[in-house]
Amino acid sequence: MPDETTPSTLPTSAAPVSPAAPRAPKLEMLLSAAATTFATRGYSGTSMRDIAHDSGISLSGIYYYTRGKSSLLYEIQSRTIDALLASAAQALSRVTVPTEQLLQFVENHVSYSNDHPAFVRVLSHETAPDGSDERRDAVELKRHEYVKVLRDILDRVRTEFEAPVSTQFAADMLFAMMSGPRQWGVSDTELNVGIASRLIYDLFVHGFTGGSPATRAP
Amino acid sequence: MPDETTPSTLPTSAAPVSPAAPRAPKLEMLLSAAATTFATRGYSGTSMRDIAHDSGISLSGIYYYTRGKSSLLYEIQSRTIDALLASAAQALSRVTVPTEQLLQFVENHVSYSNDHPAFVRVLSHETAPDGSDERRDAVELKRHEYVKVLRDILDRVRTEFEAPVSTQFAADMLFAMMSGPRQWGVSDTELNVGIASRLIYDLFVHGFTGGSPATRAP
DNA sequence: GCTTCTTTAGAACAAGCGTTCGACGGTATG
DNA sequence: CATACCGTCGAACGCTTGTTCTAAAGAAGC
Repeated sequence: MPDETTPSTLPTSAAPVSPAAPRAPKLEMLLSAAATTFATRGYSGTSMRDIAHDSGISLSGIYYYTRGKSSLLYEIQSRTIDALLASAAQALSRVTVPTEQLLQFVENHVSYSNDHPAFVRVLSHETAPDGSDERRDAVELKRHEYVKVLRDILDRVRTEFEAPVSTQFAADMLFAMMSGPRQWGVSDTELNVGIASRLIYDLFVHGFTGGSPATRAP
Repeated sequence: MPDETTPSTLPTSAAPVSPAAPRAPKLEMLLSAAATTFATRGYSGTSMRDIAHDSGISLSGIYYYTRGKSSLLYEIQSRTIDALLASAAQALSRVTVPTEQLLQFVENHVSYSNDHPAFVRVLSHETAPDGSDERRDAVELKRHEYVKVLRDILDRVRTEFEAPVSTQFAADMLFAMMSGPRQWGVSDTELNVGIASRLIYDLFVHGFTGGSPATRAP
Protein backbone atom coordinates (compact mmCIF):
# COMPACT_ATOMS: atom_id res chain seq x y z
CA MET A 1 0.00 0.00 0.00
CA PRO A 2 1.59 3.23 -1.13
CA ASP A 3 1.84 6.27 1.04
CA GLU A 4 1.52 9.86 -0.03
CA THR A 5 4.10 11.00 2.47
CA THR A 6 6.98 9.99 0.22
CA PRO A 7 8.63 13.31 -0.66
CA SER A 8 9.67 12.12 -4.09
CA THR A 9 8.93 13.35 -7.61
CA LEU A 10 8.21 16.99 -7.07
CA PRO A 11 6.08 18.73 -9.66
CA THR A 12 9.25 20.06 -11.23
CA SER A 13 9.58 20.01 -14.96
CA ALA A 14 13.13 18.71 -14.62
CA ALA A 15 14.43 15.15 -14.36
CA PRO A 16 13.57 12.78 -11.47
CA VAL A 17 15.14 14.25 -8.37
CA SER A 18 14.69 11.23 -6.13
CA PRO A 19 15.57 7.75 -7.38
CA ALA A 20 13.11 6.06 -5.01
CA ALA A 21 9.82 6.46 -6.88
CA PRO A 22 9.06 3.10 -8.48
CA ARG A 23 5.27 3.20 -8.66
CA ALA A 24 3.26 6.36 -8.28
CA PRO A 25 2.46 7.98 -11.62
CA LYS A 26 -1.22 8.12 -10.82
CA LEU A 27 -0.66 9.95 -7.55
CA GLU A 28 0.95 12.75 -9.54
CA MET A 29 -2.15 12.97 -11.69
CA LEU A 30 -4.31 13.03 -8.60
CA LEU A 31 -2.31 15.85 -7.02
CA SER A 32 -2.30 17.78 -10.26
CA ALA A 33 -6.04 17.46 -10.67
CA ALA A 34 -6.63 18.35 -7.03
CA ALA A 35 -4.36 21.39 -7.34
CA THR A 36 -6.28 22.62 -10.36
CA THR A 37 -9.61 22.19 -8.63
CA PHE A 38 -8.37 23.78 -5.41
CA ALA A 39 -6.98 26.70 -7.41
CA THR A 40 -10.26 27.40 -9.18
CA ARG A 41 -12.91 26.58 -6.58
CA GLY A 42 -10.87 27.10 -3.43
CA TYR A 43 -10.05 24.47 -0.83
CA SER A 44 -13.30 24.71 1.12
CA GLY A 45 -15.31 25.07 -2.06
CA THR A 46 -13.93 21.84 -3.44
CA SER A 47 -15.55 18.53 -2.54
CA MET A 48 -13.86 15.17 -2.72
CA ARG A 49 -16.43 14.26 -5.34
CA ASP A 50 -15.25 17.20 -7.45
CA ILE A 51 -11.70 15.90 -7.29
CA ALA A 52 -12.89 12.39 -8.08
CA HIS A 53 -14.68 13.70 -11.16
CA ASP A 54 -11.81 15.90 -12.33
CA SER A 55 -9.12 13.26 -11.79
CA GLY A 56 -11.08 10.35 -13.23
CA ILE A 57 -10.51 8.33 -10.06
CA SER A 58 -13.51 7.15 -8.11
CA LEU A 59 -14.36 8.81 -4.81
CA SER A 60 -13.23 5.92 -2.67
CA GLY A 61 -10.27 5.29 -4.94
CA ILE A 62 -8.77 8.61 -3.85
CA TYR A 63 -8.37 7.25 -0.33
CA TYR A 64 -6.13 4.52 -1.63
CA TYR A 65 -3.55 7.14 -2.66
CA THR A 66 -4.00 9.76 0.03
CA ARG A 67 -5.11 10.00 3.60
CA GLY A 68 -7.84 12.55 3.04
CA LYS A 69 -8.63 16.06 1.88
CA SER A 70 -6.24 17.91 4.18
CA SER A 71 -3.42 15.56 3.25
CA LEU A 72 -4.00 16.41 -0.40
CA LEU A 73 -3.59 20.10 0.38
CA TYR A 74 -0.49 19.50 2.47
CA GLU A 75 1.12 17.33 -0.19
CA ILE A 76 0.47 19.94 -2.87
CA GLN A 77 1.81 22.81 -0.78
CA SER A 78 4.77 20.86 0.56
CA ARG A 79 5.95 19.64 -2.82
CA THR A 80 5.53 23.09 -4.34
CA ILE A 81 7.49 25.03 -1.72
CA ASP A 82 10.20 22.36 -1.81
CA ALA A 83 10.48 22.67 -5.56
CA LEU A 84 10.54 26.48 -5.38
CA LEU A 85 13.30 26.44 -2.76
CA ALA A 86 15.36 23.96 -4.77
CA SER A 87 15.06 25.71 -8.12
CA ALA A 88 15.68 29.11 -6.52
CA ALA A 89 18.88 27.85 -4.89
CA GLN A 90 20.05 26.43 -8.19
CA ALA A 91 19.24 29.61 -10.09
CA LEU A 92 20.98 31.82 -7.53
CA SER A 93 24.17 29.77 -7.61
CA ARG A 94 24.83 30.94 -11.13
CA VAL A 95 25.38 34.64 -10.35
CA THR A 96 26.90 36.71 -7.56
CA VAL A 97 25.99 40.36 -8.24
CA PRO A 98 23.02 41.27 -6.01
CA THR A 99 20.88 42.80 -8.76
CA GLU A 100 21.56 39.81 -10.99
CA GLN A 101 20.53 37.49 -8.19
CA LEU A 102 17.35 39.48 -7.75
CA LEU A 103 16.53 39.09 -11.44
CA GLN A 104 17.30 35.37 -11.21
CA PHE A 105 14.94 35.01 -8.25
CA VAL A 106 12.13 36.80 -10.04
CA GLU A 107 12.65 34.83 -13.23
CA ASN A 108 12.69 31.56 -11.33
CA HIS A 109 9.50 32.35 -9.45
CA VAL A 110 7.62 33.63 -12.47
CA SER A 111 8.81 30.72 -14.58
CA TYR A 112 7.72 28.14 -12.04
CA SER A 113 4.40 29.90 -11.57
CA ASN A 114 3.94 29.78 -15.31
CA ASP A 115 4.71 26.05 -15.49
CA HIS A 116 2.60 25.04 -12.49
CA PRO A 117 0.04 27.81 -11.97
CA ALA A 118 -2.40 25.76 -9.92
CA PHE A 119 0.27 24.51 -7.51
CA VAL A 120 1.69 27.97 -6.83
CA ARG A 121 -1.75 29.46 -6.43
CA VAL A 122 -2.75 26.80 -3.92
CA LEU A 123 0.50 27.40 -2.07
CA SER A 124 0.05 31.14 -1.79
CA HIS A 125 -3.70 31.55 -1.50
CA GLU A 126 -4.95 28.51 0.41
CA THR A 127 -4.39 27.65 4.03
CA ALA A 128 -5.62 24.54 5.81
CA PRO A 129 -8.63 25.36 7.99
CA ASP A 130 -8.48 22.01 9.75
CA GLY A 131 -6.96 20.88 13.02
CA SER A 132 -3.78 22.07 14.65
CA ASP A 133 -1.58 20.00 12.45
CA GLU A 134 2.18 20.09 12.59
CA ARG A 135 2.26 19.69 8.83
CA ARG A 136 0.79 23.16 8.42
CA ASP A 137 3.63 24.57 10.49
CA ALA A 138 6.17 22.73 8.35
CA VAL A 139 4.84 24.38 5.20
CA GLU A 140 4.73 27.75 6.93
CA LEU A 141 8.33 27.33 8.03
CA LYS A 142 9.55 26.65 4.52
CA ARG A 143 7.49 29.53 3.22
CA HIS A 144 9.31 31.86 5.58
CA GLU A 145 12.56 30.26 4.45
CA TYR A 146 11.69 31.14 0.88
CA VAL A 147 10.86 34.72 1.86
CA LYS A 148 14.17 34.93 3.69
CA VAL A 149 16.04 34.05 0.53
CA LEU A 150 14.53 37.07 -1.17
CA ARG A 151 15.08 39.26 1.89
CA ASP A 152 18.79 38.43 1.95
CA ILE A 153 19.12 39.38 -1.70
CA LEU A 154 17.28 42.63 -1.09
CA ASP A 155 19.54 43.35 1.87
CA ARG A 156 22.58 43.25 -0.40
CA VAL A 157 20.86 45.34 -3.07
CA ARG A 158 19.77 47.79 -0.41
CA THR A 159 23.23 48.46 0.98
CA GLU A 160 24.59 48.92 -2.53
CA PHE A 161 21.98 51.47 -3.60
CA GLU A 162 21.08 52.89 -0.17
CA ALA A 163 17.45 52.05 -0.72
CA PRO A 164 15.18 53.86 1.75
CA VAL A 165 12.47 51.24 2.39
CA SER A 166 12.87 48.19 4.57
CA THR A 167 13.64 44.87 2.96
CA GLN A 168 10.69 43.23 4.71
CA PHE A 169 8.30 45.71 3.19
CA ALA A 170 9.97 45.52 -0.20
CA ALA A 171 9.87 41.72 -0.16
CA ASP A 172 6.16 41.75 0.59
CA MET A 173 5.52 44.13 -2.28
CA LEU A 174 7.61 42.12 -4.72
CA PHE A 175 5.85 38.90 -3.77
CA ALA A 176 2.54 40.65 -4.23
CA MET A 177 3.61 41.71 -7.72
CA MET A 178 4.82 38.26 -8.68
CA SER A 179 1.67 36.60 -7.35
CA GLY A 180 -0.10 39.49 -8.98
CA PRO A 181 -2.49 38.75 -11.82
CA ARG A 182 -5.76 36.92 -11.39
CA GLN A 183 -6.88 39.82 -9.25
CA TRP A 184 -8.49 43.16 -9.86
CA GLY A 185 -7.54 43.80 -13.45
CA VAL A 186 -7.73 40.17 -14.52
CA SER A 187 -5.14 41.02 -17.14
CA ASP A 188 -4.88 38.58 -20.01
CA THR A 189 -1.16 39.20 -20.28
CA GLU A 190 0.02 36.50 -22.66
CA LEU A 191 3.55 37.62 -22.10
CA ASN A 192 6.66 35.56 -22.46
CA VAL A 193 8.04 34.46 -19.11
CA GLY A 194 11.35 36.24 -19.64
CA ILE A 195 9.67 39.46 -20.70
CA ALA A 196 7.19 39.36 -17.85
CA SER A 197 9.95 38.73 -15.33
CA ARG A 198 11.94 41.61 -16.72
CA LEU A 199 8.92 43.91 -16.55
CA ILE A 200 8.35 43.08 -12.91
CA TYR A 201 12.03 43.41 -12.13
CA ASP A 202 12.32 46.80 -13.82
CA LEU A 203 9.13 48.12 -12.29
CA PHE A 204 10.23 47.02 -8.85
CA VAL A 205 13.83 48.22 -9.08
CA HIS A 206 13.43 51.43 -11.07
CA GLY A 207 9.77 52.28 -10.61
CA PHE A 208 7.02 53.35 -12.95
CA THR A 209 8.69 56.60 -13.95
CA GLY A 210 12.16 55.11 -13.72
CA GLY A 211 14.73 54.38 -16.38
CA SER A 212 13.90 52.69 -19.65
CA PRO A 213 14.15 48.90 -19.81
CA ALA A 214 17.77 48.93 -20.94
CA THR A 215 19.18 51.71 -18.81
CA ARG A 216 20.76 50.50 -15.66
CA ALA A 217 20.09 46.79 -15.20
CA PRO A 218 22.59 44.02 -16.02
CA MET B 1 -40.27 43.55 6.55
CA PRO B 2 -36.94 45.18 5.67
CA ASP B 3 -35.04 44.33 2.55
CA GLU B 4 -31.29 44.18 2.14
CA THR B 5 -31.43 45.51 -1.39
CA THR B 6 -31.65 49.09 -0.20
CA PRO B 7 -28.34 50.66 -1.27
CA SER B 8 -28.26 52.96 1.72
CA THR B 9 -25.79 53.46 4.53
CA LEU B 10 -22.57 52.32 2.97
CA PRO B 11 -19.82 51.18 5.31
CA THR B 12 -18.21 54.55 4.89
CA SER B 13 -16.86 56.32 7.91
CA ALA B 14 -18.43 59.57 6.73
CA ALA B 15 -21.88 61.00 7.36
CA PRO B 16 -25.13 59.32 6.25
CA VAL B 17 -25.18 59.40 2.48
CA SER B 18 -28.78 58.38 1.99
CA PRO B 19 -31.56 59.97 4.05
CA ALA B 20 -33.81 56.89 3.67
CA ALA B 21 -32.40 54.58 6.33
CA PRO B 22 -34.80 54.77 9.26
CA ARG B 23 -34.37 51.29 10.76
CA ALA B 24 -31.47 49.04 9.90
CA PRO B 25 -28.64 49.41 12.39
CA LYS B 26 -28.61 45.70 13.04
CA LEU B 27 -28.22 44.85 9.37
CA GLU B 28 -24.96 46.80 9.40
CA MET B 29 -23.75 44.71 12.29
CA LEU B 30 -24.78 41.56 10.45
CA LEU B 31 -22.90 42.57 7.33
CA SER B 32 -19.88 43.60 9.35
CA ALA B 33 -19.77 40.30 11.21
CA ALA B 34 -20.32 38.36 8.00
CA ALA B 35 -17.53 40.29 6.27
CA THR B 36 -15.12 39.53 9.10
CA THR B 37 -15.98 35.83 9.03
CA PHE B 38 -15.82 35.68 5.23
CA ALA B 39 -12.45 37.42 5.32
CA THR B 40 -10.92 34.97 7.78
CA ARG B 41 -12.50 31.64 6.87
CA GLY B 42 -13.35 32.34 3.23
CA TYR B 43 -16.81 32.37 1.71
CA SER B 44 -17.13 28.62 1.18
CA GLY B 45 -15.45 27.91 4.50
CA THR B 46 -18.01 29.98 6.36
CA SER B 47 -21.31 28.45 7.44
CA MET B 48 -24.44 30.38 8.24
CA ARG B 49 -24.11 29.04 11.76
CA ASP B 50 -20.66 30.65 11.98
CA ILE B 51 -22.15 34.00 11.01
CA ALA B 52 -25.00 33.48 13.47
CA HIS B 53 -22.51 32.83 16.23
CA ASP B 54 -20.20 35.73 15.33
CA SER B 55 -22.99 38.26 14.87
CA GLY B 56 -25.01 37.26 17.92
CA ILE B 57 -28.13 36.82 15.80
CA SER B 58 -29.77 33.43 15.72
CA LEU B 59 -29.46 31.28 12.63
CA SER B 60 -33.02 31.78 11.48
CA GLY B 61 -32.91 35.42 12.51
CA ILE B 62 -30.38 36.10 9.77
CA TYR B 63 -33.00 35.33 7.16
CA TYR B 64 -35.14 38.13 8.44
CA TYR B 65 -32.50 40.64 7.32
CA THR B 66 -31.09 38.99 4.24
CA ARG B 67 -32.18 36.62 1.52
CA GLY B 68 -29.44 34.07 2.10
CA LYS B 69 -25.71 33.45 2.05
CA SER B 70 -25.01 34.61 -1.48
CA SER B 71 -26.99 37.79 -0.88
CA LEU B 72 -24.79 38.52 2.11
CA LEU B 73 -21.71 38.28 -0.08
CA TYR B 74 -23.25 40.43 -2.79
CA GLU B 75 -24.33 43.08 -0.33
CA ILE B 76 -20.87 43.25 1.21
CA GLN B 77 -19.09 43.48 -2.12
CA SER B 78 -21.59 45.89 -3.64
CA ARG B 79 -21.51 48.33 -0.75
CA THR B 80 -17.72 48.21 -0.59
CA ILE B 81 -17.04 48.90 -4.26
CA ASP B 82 -19.65 51.66 -4.21
CA ALA B 83 -17.97 53.27 -1.24
CA LEU B 84 -14.52 52.94 -2.82
CA LEU B 85 -15.70 54.53 -6.05
CA ALA B 86 -17.37 57.38 -4.20
CA SER B 87 -14.49 58.19 -1.87
CA ALA B 88 -11.98 57.90 -4.71
CA ALA B 89 -13.93 60.35 -6.83
CA GLN B 90 -14.09 62.77 -3.93
CA ALA B 91 -10.39 62.45 -3.20
CA LEU B 92 -9.40 62.93 -6.83
CA SER B 93 -11.47 66.07 -7.19
CA ARG B 94 -9.10 67.89 -4.86
CA VAL B 95 -6.01 67.78 -7.11
CA THR B 96 -5.24 67.99 -10.82
CA VAL B 97 -1.56 67.08 -11.24
CA PRO B 98 -1.34 63.43 -12.38
CA THR B 99 1.23 62.33 -9.78
CA GLU B 100 -0.73 64.03 -7.04
CA GLN B 101 -3.87 62.26 -8.19
CA LEU B 102 -2.00 58.97 -8.09
CA LEU B 103 -0.94 59.61 -4.52
CA GLN B 104 -4.51 60.56 -3.63
CA PHE B 105 -5.82 57.34 -5.14
CA VAL B 106 -3.31 55.22 -3.23
CA GLU B 107 -3.97 57.06 0.02
CA ASN B 108 -7.72 56.67 -0.41
CA HIS B 109 -7.50 52.97 -1.10
CA VAL B 110 -5.06 52.22 1.69
CA SER B 111 -7.04 54.35 4.11
CA TYR B 112 -10.31 52.63 3.30
CA SER B 113 -8.64 49.23 3.50
CA ASN B 114 -7.33 50.19 6.90
CA ASP B 115 -10.76 51.29 8.12
CA HIS B 116 -12.67 48.32 6.70
CA PRO B 117 -10.14 45.52 6.20
CA ALA B 118 -12.66 42.68 6.11
CA PHE B 119 -14.89 44.38 3.53
CA VAL B 120 -12.04 45.14 1.15
CA ARG B 121 -10.60 41.67 1.53
CA VAL B 122 -13.94 40.06 0.75
CA LEU B 123 -14.30 42.33 -2.25
CA SER B 124 -10.91 41.50 -3.72
CA HIS B 125 -10.42 37.88 -2.73
CA GLU B 126 -13.86 36.27 -2.76
CA THR B 127 -16.06 35.52 -5.71
CA ALA B 128 -19.52 34.01 -5.65
CA PRO B 129 -19.40 30.33 -6.64
CA ASP B 130 -23.18 30.14 -6.95
CA GLY B 131 -25.56 30.46 -9.82
CA SER B 132 -25.26 32.70 -12.87
CA ASP B 133 -26.48 35.73 -11.05
CA GLU B 134 -26.66 39.14 -12.60
CA ARG B 135 -25.62 40.63 -9.29
CA ARG B 136 -22.17 39.12 -9.69
CA ASP B 137 -21.82 40.87 -13.04
CA ALA B 138 -22.88 44.16 -11.49
CA VAL B 139 -20.08 43.95 -8.94
CA GLU B 140 -17.59 42.92 -11.60
CA LEU B 141 -18.62 45.89 -13.72
CA LYS B 142 -18.01 48.36 -10.94
CA ARG B 143 -14.72 46.69 -10.13
CA HIS B 144 -13.57 47.31 -13.68
CA GLU B 145 -14.83 50.86 -13.33
CA TYR B 146 -12.61 51.29 -10.29
CA VAL B 147 -9.61 49.85 -12.12
CA LYS B 148 -10.30 52.22 -14.99
CA VAL B 149 -10.05 55.21 -12.68
CA LEU B 150 -6.52 54.18 -11.79
CA ARG B 151 -5.66 53.37 -15.39
CA ASP B 152 -6.68 56.83 -16.52
CA ILE B 153 -4.46 58.40 -13.88
CA LEU B 154 -1.57 56.19 -14.89
CA ASP B 155 -2.12 57.13 -18.54
CA ARG B 156 -1.57 60.78 -17.70
CA VAL B 157 1.47 60.00 -15.56
CA ARG B 158 2.83 57.79 -18.30
CA THR B 159 2.70 60.43 -21.03
CA GLU B 160 4.35 62.92 -18.72
CA PHE B 161 7.28 60.69 -17.78
CA GLU B 162 7.36 58.47 -20.88
CA ALA B 163 7.00 55.36 -18.75
CA PRO B 164 7.91 52.21 -20.66
CA VAL B 165 5.41 49.71 -19.25
CA SER B 166 1.73 49.54 -20.14
CA THR B 167 -0.78 51.14 -17.82
CA GLN B 168 -2.79 47.91 -17.61
CA PHE B 169 0.23 46.03 -16.34
CA ALA B 170 1.23 48.84 -14.00
CA ALA B 171 -2.30 49.07 -12.61
CA ASP B 172 -2.34 45.35 -11.86
CA MET B 173 0.98 45.61 -10.07
CA LEU B 174 -0.09 48.62 -8.02
CA PHE B 175 -3.33 46.93 -6.99
CA ALA B 176 -1.34 43.87 -6.02
CA MET B 177 0.90 46.04 -3.84
CA MET B 178 -2.03 47.82 -2.19
CA SER B 179 -3.86 44.56 -1.54
CA GLY B 180 -0.48 43.28 -0.52
CA PRO B 181 0.01 42.23 3.09
CA ARG B 182 -1.64 39.21 4.65
CA GLN B 183 0.29 37.09 2.19
CA TRP B 184 3.74 35.57 2.02
CA GLY B 185 5.61 37.70 4.49
CA VAL B 186 2.70 38.24 6.86
CA SER B 187 4.27 41.56 7.74
CA ASP B 188 3.16 43.08 11.00
CA THR B 189 3.51 46.56 9.58
CA GLU B 190 1.81 48.72 12.18
CA LEU B 191 2.45 51.71 9.99
CA ASN B 192 0.48 54.86 9.88
CA VAL B 193 -1.84 54.99 6.90
CA GLY B 194 -0.20 58.08 5.46
CA ILE B 195 3.27 56.63 5.81
CA ALA B 196 2.27 53.29 4.34
CA SER B 197 0.57 54.98 1.40
CA ARG B 198 3.65 57.08 0.79
CA LEU B 199 5.89 54.03 0.92
CA ILE B 200 3.80 52.23 -1.67
CA TYR B 201 3.58 55.33 -3.82
CA ASP B 202 7.34 55.92 -3.74
CA LEU B 203 8.17 52.29 -4.34
CA PHE B 204 5.81 52.15 -7.28
CA VAL B 205 6.80 55.44 -8.86
CA HIS B 206 10.55 55.53 -8.22
CA GLY B 207 11.38 51.88 -7.55
CA PHE B 208 13.39 50.12 -4.91
CA THR B 209 16.69 51.76 -5.87
CA GLY B 210 14.98 55.02 -6.80
CA GLY B 211 15.17 58.43 -5.22
CA SER B 212 14.89 58.99 -1.48
CA PRO B 213 11.42 59.64 -0.03
CA ALA B 214 11.74 63.40 -0.39
CA THR B 215 13.43 63.68 -3.76
CA ARG B 216 10.99 64.08 -6.58
CA ALA B 217 7.43 63.67 -5.36
CA PRO B 218 5.06 66.55 -4.55
C1' DG C 1 -6.64 -24.18 -10.02
C1' DC C 2 -5.64 -21.83 -5.92
C1' DT C 3 -3.85 -18.23 -3.31
C1' DT C 4 -2.15 -13.61 -2.64
C1' DC C 5 -1.54 -8.90 -3.53
C1' DT C 6 -2.75 -4.64 -5.87
C1' DT C 7 -6.15 -1.58 -7.52
C1' DT C 8 -10.85 -0.20 -8.11
C1' DA C 9 -15.49 1.20 -6.99
C1' DG C 10 -20.57 0.99 -5.12
C1' DA C 11 -23.04 1.64 -1.01
C1' DA C 12 -23.59 3.46 3.20
C1' DC C 13 -22.43 6.21 7.42
C1' DA C 14 -22.80 10.20 10.70
C1' DA C 15 -22.21 14.96 10.60
C1' DG C 16 -22.87 19.40 8.76
C1' DC C 17 -24.93 22.34 5.28
C1' DG C 18 -28.45 26.28 3.66
C1' DT C 19 -33.00 27.14 4.19
C1' DT C 20 -37.95 27.12 5.85
C1' DC C 21 -41.72 26.87 9.16
C1' DG C 22 -44.48 27.80 12.99
C1' DA C 23 -44.74 29.86 17.20
C1' DC C 24 -43.53 32.99 20.86
C1' DG C 25 -43.13 37.59 23.55
C1' DG C 26 -43.46 42.43 23.09
C1' DT C 27 -45.41 47.14 21.76
C1' DA C 28 -48.62 50.08 19.87
C1' DT C 29 -53.07 50.92 17.90
C1' DG C 30 -58.16 50.24 18.02
C1' DC D 1 -59.29 43.69 26.34
C1' DA D 2 -58.42 42.55 21.58
C1' DT D 3 -55.76 43.10 17.26
C1' DA D 4 -52.06 43.44 14.45
C1' DC D 5 -47.50 43.78 13.43
C1' DC D 6 -42.48 43.52 14.35
C1' DG D 7 -38.50 41.06 15.82
C1' DT D 8 -36.77 36.66 17.18
C1' DC D 9 -35.75 31.90 17.59
C1' DG D 10 -35.91 26.46 18.23
C1' DA D 11 -36.82 22.70 15.51
C1' DA D 12 -36.85 20.42 11.55
C1' DC D 13 -36.42 19.60 6.35
C1' DG D 14 -33.80 17.62 2.44
C1' DC D 15 -29.33 17.54 0.67
C1' DT D 16 -24.23 17.39 0.56
C1' DT D 17 -20.11 16.66 3.03
C1' DG D 18 -15.67 13.68 4.22
C1' DT D 19 -14.77 9.19 5.22
C1' DT D 20 -15.15 4.04 5.72
C1' DC D 21 -16.64 -0.62 4.66
C1' DT D 22 -17.00 -4.39 1.84
C1' DA D 23 -16.52 -6.70 -2.23
C1' DA D 24 -14.84 -7.70 -6.66
C1' DA D 25 -11.80 -7.67 -10.84
C1' DG D 26 -7.11 -8.31 -12.61
C1' DA D 27 -2.24 -9.80 -12.38
C1' DA D 28 1.45 -12.81 -10.45
C1' DG D 29 3.58 -16.73 -8.27
C1' DC D 30 3.22 -21.62 -7.00
